[in-house]
Amino acid sequence: MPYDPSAFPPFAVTVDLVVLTVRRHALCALAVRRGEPPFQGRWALPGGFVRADEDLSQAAARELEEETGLTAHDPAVPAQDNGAHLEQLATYGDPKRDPRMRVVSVAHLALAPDLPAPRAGGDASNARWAPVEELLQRGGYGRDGEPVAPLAFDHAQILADGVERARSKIEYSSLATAFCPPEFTVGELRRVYEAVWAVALDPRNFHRKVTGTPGFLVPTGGTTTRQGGRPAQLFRAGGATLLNPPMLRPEV
Amino acid sequence: MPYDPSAFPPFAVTVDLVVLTVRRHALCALAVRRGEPPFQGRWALPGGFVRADEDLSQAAARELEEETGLTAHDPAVPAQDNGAHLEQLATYGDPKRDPRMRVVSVAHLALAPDLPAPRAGGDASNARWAPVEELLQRGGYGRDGEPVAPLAFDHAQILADGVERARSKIEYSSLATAFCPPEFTVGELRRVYEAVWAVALDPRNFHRKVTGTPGFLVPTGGTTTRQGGRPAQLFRAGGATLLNPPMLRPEV
DNA sequence: AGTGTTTATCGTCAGGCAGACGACTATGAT
DNA sequence: ATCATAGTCGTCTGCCTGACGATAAACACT
Repeated sequence: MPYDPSAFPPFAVTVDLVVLTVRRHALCALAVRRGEPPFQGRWALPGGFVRADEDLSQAAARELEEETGLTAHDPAVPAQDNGAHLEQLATYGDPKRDPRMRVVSVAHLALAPDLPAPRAGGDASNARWAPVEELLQRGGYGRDGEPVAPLAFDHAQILADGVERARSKIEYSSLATAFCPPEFTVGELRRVYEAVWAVALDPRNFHRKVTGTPGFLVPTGGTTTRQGGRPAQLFRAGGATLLNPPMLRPEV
Repeated sequence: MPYDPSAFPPFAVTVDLVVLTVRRHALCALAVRRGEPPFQGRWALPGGFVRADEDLSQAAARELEEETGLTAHDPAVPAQDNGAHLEQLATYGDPKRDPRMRVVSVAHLALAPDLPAPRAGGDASNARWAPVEELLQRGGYGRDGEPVAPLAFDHAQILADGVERARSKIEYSSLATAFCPPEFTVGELRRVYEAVWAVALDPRNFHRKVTGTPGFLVPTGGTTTRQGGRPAQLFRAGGATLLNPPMLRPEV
């Protein structure tokens, strides 16, 4: 049977990005302000159309670079010096999710260390890091009392799914190091877990756990005192990607 | 800015299904024979185009029903009497994955109890359950010595991802019960784990573990002797979806 | 009826890991 | 010098797991 273009409806395919980082002890996501309808002026996740000759992961990496300057970290390369972790999250294709046309969005999740400032086409006022709690509360008020509109489209759902993925994945993988600079202390890594899970962890048990998990951390030999207090050993992420035994999120 | 159709390239969007079940102590997947080019005569995963007014999950449930007669089990309904578990797996969009045109496929994973026989448009010879090892070996020989061609398109990769998802997800969720009939014994559940993980488990420790995990199993009061040997208690799946503590896959 | 086989179920024991928490160390601030 | 802060090392107890012995209840033989 020959190829029949009438056999299927045409779709637009986009990638949307949930870019997470830890700033000031809080899990934050990158949001951009929409400059055009629909949802003009509302905050949304960064994203864009997949080009005709692009793979989905390429499109996600390109959008990430355009919005943040970050280079996606190739999982095949163990030396993850700079560059963010990037993975596919899920795909959203409700027929009514975009009022203009049928759009299927392949959401991706990116985890990055704390960054200086976002950039959205050079206009800083149209991009910001916001605590995920603030972005997810619908119709509430932000930290400064300014009313907060819900995210555009179904982006609140996408963000919630991305946050949940990150929260569960740092349990059994070494992904929490993606939130840290290339060299970091056990305390900094602990503050990542505390921010992502929004819990308090015992510093002594945490230290025993992460230093005792083979392949998780490798000492670099240096020390730092940038947190105040006694100088702490510096570590890099080890080769292990799966933690065995896993980190355990405290009970509710 | 008005809607500009030239701003994005058109895509075809499909759903492909990884339908897994346990037959004769082996993890098996549903494969259908392609009746038209490309890859005519080769085995592939079932799937089809998403319709213009369909959500992705609706399309996956429709394809599942067309291929197997199974009704997808709505996760919101706790009484999962009949019907398979269905969840989104991942999305595959390499520009060259279909030689005809640009196709983005949203793969879904379905888990079902052992079924009588597949149906593919009423033609049984064009659909079969095959052990996943057989489908995943590229260019090898099947059980009966017949040469086996690799799956069409990138379906080997999709199947491998689905199998890996199932293998890891039965660790920390009660999803293994989706492979069982509505009522089952601890031994039958253990054989599911053994088939999916391809390991042998200690019956005594397994029994202690699953009966001790709150919410995993609820006894129905009945017993059965269909496995031979001493009669075994019958259970239904409990309300718990997340197992705490998880089942542990034995070390490699 | 007795014996063996199969599967289910209960118990015991030792090792490992996690949570709670005490103690000590090394820096900067006052 | 003293205090505050953060890091690091130990101890103890309870729980979970893997290894494995023992018993129970069916069926298939002889």
